[in-house]
Amino acid sequence: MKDIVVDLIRRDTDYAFRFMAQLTGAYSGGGRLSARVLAKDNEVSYSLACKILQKLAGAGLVESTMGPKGGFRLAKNPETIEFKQIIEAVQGPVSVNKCLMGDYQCPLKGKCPAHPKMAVLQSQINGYLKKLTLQEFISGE
Amino acid sequence: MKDIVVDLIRRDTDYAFRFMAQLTGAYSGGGRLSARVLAKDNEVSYSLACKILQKLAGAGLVESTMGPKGGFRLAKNPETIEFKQIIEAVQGPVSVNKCLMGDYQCPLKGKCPAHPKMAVLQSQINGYLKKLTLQEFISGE
DNA sequence: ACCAAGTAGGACTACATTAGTCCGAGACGA
DNA sequence: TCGTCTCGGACTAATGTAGTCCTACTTGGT
Repeated sequence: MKDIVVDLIRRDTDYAFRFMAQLTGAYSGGGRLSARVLAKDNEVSYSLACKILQKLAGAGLVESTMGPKGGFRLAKNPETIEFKQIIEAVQGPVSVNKCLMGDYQCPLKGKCPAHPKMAVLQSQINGYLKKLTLQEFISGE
Repeated sequence: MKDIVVDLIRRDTDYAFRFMAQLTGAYSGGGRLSARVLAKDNEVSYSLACKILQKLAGAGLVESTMGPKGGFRLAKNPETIEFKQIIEAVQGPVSVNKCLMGDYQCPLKGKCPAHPKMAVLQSQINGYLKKLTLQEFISGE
């Protein structure tokens, strides 16, 4: 059997977690971290770091300041940032199955016995990801 | 924002569910269903159906009989088949993050604060997928 | 006023995975 | 021994992911 793996969390998103973790550390001090520093500290290329940070900024999770002495910082208190928001900002919504997406028309719609079970799993996952805040995520417990 | 979606369950696997569902219906009667019938009834090409059924057979979930009047049937009682087994037979193990796979060496191993949280989510998902049997999956409740 | 340090953001490329097809070979019943 | 059926690998097209590159824009310091 091949070593196929289905990941819920992509690599981009994993990088985003590290950035957010580092930004959380700097949050109380109020200081900004430049994309270059974040990239270097987390062993990600600068270009890619920019791309990911842009997505986070677009979702309103971080704020950017241009120019020298500029950089990024958390836009909100880390206790109010949901884990789910980070994931969705970078890689889009997570679903168990296409059938559960709003706009997808499953050919077995209505008569598919699997549907309700999938929905249960979906809501469990969503619940966990929403409940978990960035702050909790970072701190040991 | 693009309409990216991360799916836990791939299309192959979805087809496999339908096959298994149909085979469950025929199970008590003891009859076999040919790959051609399964393909047609579920609107999947014959070639692809064969491929998926081979995977299911390889995992010991269905039995095949060659020759005319041959076909597939469940290898076990549908109450003893775990949902998770079907998924893994077709698309391989499901993981939340590569970090949680045994053979992957995360560069932040040990000091990564995210690790334990991911592990919790992982085990929740696994637990649900293992607990759910094919029989429960098929029947309304 | 200008330059350097920084972000913004789209275009582009290489690569991996997925979904699906095709075809020859083996098995079995009539 | 013929037709129907599964077996199973090789192959292909399409899609998605990861990452790079380049240019434009912003702002603080001198």
